Amino acid sequence: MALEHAILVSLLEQPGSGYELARRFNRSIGYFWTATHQQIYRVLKRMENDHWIEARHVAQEAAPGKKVYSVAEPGRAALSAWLAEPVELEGVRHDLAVKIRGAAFDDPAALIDEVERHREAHADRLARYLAGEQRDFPDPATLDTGQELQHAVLRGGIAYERMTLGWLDDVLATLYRLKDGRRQQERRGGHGPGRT
Amino acid sequence: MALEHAILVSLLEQPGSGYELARRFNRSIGYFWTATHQQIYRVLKRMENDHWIEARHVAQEAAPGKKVYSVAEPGRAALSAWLAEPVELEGVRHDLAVKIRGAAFDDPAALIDEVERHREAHADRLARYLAGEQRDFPDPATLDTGQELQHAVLRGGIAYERMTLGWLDDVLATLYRLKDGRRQQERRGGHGPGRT
DNA sequence: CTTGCCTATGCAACAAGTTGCATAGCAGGA
DNA sequence: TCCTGCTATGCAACTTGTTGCATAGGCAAG
Repeated sequence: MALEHAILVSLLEQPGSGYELARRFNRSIGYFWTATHQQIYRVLKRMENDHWIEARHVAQEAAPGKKVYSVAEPGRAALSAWLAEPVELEGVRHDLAVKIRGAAFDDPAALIDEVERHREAHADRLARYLAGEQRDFPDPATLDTGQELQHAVLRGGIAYERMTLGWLDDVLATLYRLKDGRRQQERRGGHGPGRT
Repeated sequence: MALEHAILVSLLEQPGSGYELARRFNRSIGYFWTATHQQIYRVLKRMENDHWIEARHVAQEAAPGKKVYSVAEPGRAALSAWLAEPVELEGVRHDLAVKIRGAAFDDPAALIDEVERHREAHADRLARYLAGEQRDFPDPATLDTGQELQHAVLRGGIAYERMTLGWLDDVLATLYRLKDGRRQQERRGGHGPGRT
């Protein structure tokens, strides 16, 4: 699995507690990886046991104390080893695509709201990514290696959201077309696929 | 989970055995969903228990007999119910993106081969999708509802692969740029980020 | 004729991911 | 004052997904 590697990278970029990591996994790292706090705490425990990371307790005013983790040498070595070995292409999983094909056996027009909802959510994500790009990489000429690579990954997220938006528009156009087509069929006495 | 729904859709499009489903999940359904035969057999068993699907035994020459499943009424109802409720946006998971950010703490140039490998694999997929489009949807004007929707999903796969190819080229350009930059730095007596 | 591959199904063990809950202090609004 | 929400960590139970193996007949190549 690669969650441990994602955590290593995140901790190398910036040491932090489990809670902080969980928030990052809803932000910048979340562009390409998601994880709940449960997963993170569990994996952190295992990684600490294996001496990949080390914890330092930090007291805080007005908040409970936290364990700030940083990467230890064995963790760095593990990351290097993983970087050197090939990873598999990941399979796609898209519930919405299942629904779209499934709509052929129900009412395609009923899917329009759902697709619009996804469209809005992806538009929001795109806006957040673009804002993040403006904020973090205002001048692409002055970046160090780490920032260059982070920017390249962010560009991937942006490209993904743009592509998805375009596709969802395409899907919406198809659904509207089918809806109109069916209405006209009904006027002529035909009937749609319906649900049995 | 949606594997059961993906199976329902696939069986509605065409009844089949677990083995056949497993193959479809490496082909057309595999555009947006993956599953191993183990998962499929296990879920089929549960679905049959819940009367979502029904099995018919089919003997074969020159091959073992098989159980061909079709969707029963409760399965159809379950699919309708699922289609009517909203699904969550799925989180992205991209090992390669983790590696790219991780490369900042190792040698970015060492990632070039790996990225090229992924590029080739995605180019292959794109070619397969395009060939499938030519084969299955040669005349977009004469499609029925089911085919229209299948085509829309396939267009999504095509868009995804094109986008990914473009991004991987972008990443490669970045990696080459960093490699050259570092070499020049070394000539001037500097050094790269290296590993410690 | 043996080795490997394809069809076809399945068990068992394990790894990974999700959901619900618990604790606990502090801050801010109703 | 009480309720909600944020920081912070974690257990327990459950569902999903993966890996390795087993069976078993036929077919084709070496």
